[in-house]
Amino acid sequence: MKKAMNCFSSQSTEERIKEAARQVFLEKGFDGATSRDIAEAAGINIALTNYYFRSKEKLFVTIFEEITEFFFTGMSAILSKPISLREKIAELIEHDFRMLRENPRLINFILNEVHRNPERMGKMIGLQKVLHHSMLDEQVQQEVRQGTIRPISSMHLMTMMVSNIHFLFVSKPMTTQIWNMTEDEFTKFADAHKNLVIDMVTNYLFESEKA
Amino acid sequence: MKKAMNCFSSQSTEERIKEAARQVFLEKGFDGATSRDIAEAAGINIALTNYYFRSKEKLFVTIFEEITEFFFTGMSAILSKPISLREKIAELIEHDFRMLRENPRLINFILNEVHRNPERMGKMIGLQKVLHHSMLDEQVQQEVRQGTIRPISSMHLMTMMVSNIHFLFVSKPMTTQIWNMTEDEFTKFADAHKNLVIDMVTNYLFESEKA
DNA sequence: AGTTTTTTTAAACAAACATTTAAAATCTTG
DNA sequence: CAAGATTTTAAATGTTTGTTTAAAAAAACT
Repeated sequence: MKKAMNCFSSQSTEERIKEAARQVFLEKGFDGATSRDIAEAAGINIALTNYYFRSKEKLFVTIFEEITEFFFTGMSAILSKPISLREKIAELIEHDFRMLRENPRLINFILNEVHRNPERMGKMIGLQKVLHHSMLDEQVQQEVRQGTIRPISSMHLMTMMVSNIHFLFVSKPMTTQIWNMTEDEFTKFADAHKNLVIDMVTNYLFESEKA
Repeated sequence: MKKAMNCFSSQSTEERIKEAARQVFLEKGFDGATSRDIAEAAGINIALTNYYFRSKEKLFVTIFEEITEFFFTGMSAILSKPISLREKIAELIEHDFRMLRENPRLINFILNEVHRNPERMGKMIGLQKVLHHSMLDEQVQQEVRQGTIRPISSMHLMTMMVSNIHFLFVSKPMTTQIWNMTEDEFTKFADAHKNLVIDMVTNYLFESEKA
């Protein structure tokens, strides 16, 4: 009654549209992407995007929420892990690095669309915010009290970790253009930088340990 | 023969259009901005944008080049200063921070438009690249040879400094939204983070000095 | 002054856009 | 197979886009 099968495609039409929309929106943003772009990428008629999703806007919201959930879920899981702060820092950086290496346009997309419509982020963060902050904050402040790390807020620590990794990919188009890098050269540079960042952040944080 | 004076505006019409275009393009990007947006912001007839600049594209290129030049010039000047590496790091970070605090949309704009049209960056960087790299690279490698700083390439050092400051503003809409920050709270947080970054980078780099 | 050039305007232009319609094609089910 | 529901299509919708036109207004010049 509901589901129909396509002759020459393993995916449902709805899923094909979403996958095409994901790709096109990630690449061009909401303003830069057209309904025809998406239809063409999905190999379907233009009217179908409005048959399955009622509008370009609604289709966008659907995939935006999926993408932001994907973006935050992995981070959130690591922040909740029962591991040492040192391990947690390394794992979070490694995770974000892997995620963005596979999806370089992810942050640009999210950051741009949040700027275009800040309220959109409102619903998403209800749980995310609580999880993120409390879990890490408790652990950080405990270590601060014990004197094992410098006095620092979890917000600054989080910003430090995230900035150094995320900006690598936010600025990838400019970096590769300015330094005339190939894709491989960038990958190598980024990987080396990631290790450097782990080193720098942990060294800075746990500096009071040595001496 | 050439110049005409406006009755009720101190600026020339051409300059008013450029100023409006600067504001609208920075806020919405090329795709999100319309000719009517710009005309309205400038308080002029729509046809005038095409009378002074031949097209939306040409107007965009004009202000894009001005903006990128503004963006790079200050950095370049500091990188060429005859000061110690330690001073140079602090000055560069302070400069970028000030510049982006006054123009928070600057990097988003440049990064997005470079991604949309990578060739556009080509002309700009001819001199910039040379300046940037050689000036800093020489100084860094000398300090490395002297053992005063960790072994590091100027590219990684540059990336470290820039990432930590620039991402603060790239992610400003998301940060303020997620942590429910007011403009003032963000300003304070960003300022504290900037100082933390200077501390972290210099501590990491010059670590071999103490002990 | 009057004439020419420059600037500004209202109106219209074609192209691109998101969206809708109505009919055709396909699948589902009794 | 045949009736009904679902999916897909081609075509057209009205709106917004960037751009042009032709006339009006202002300024410059002799």
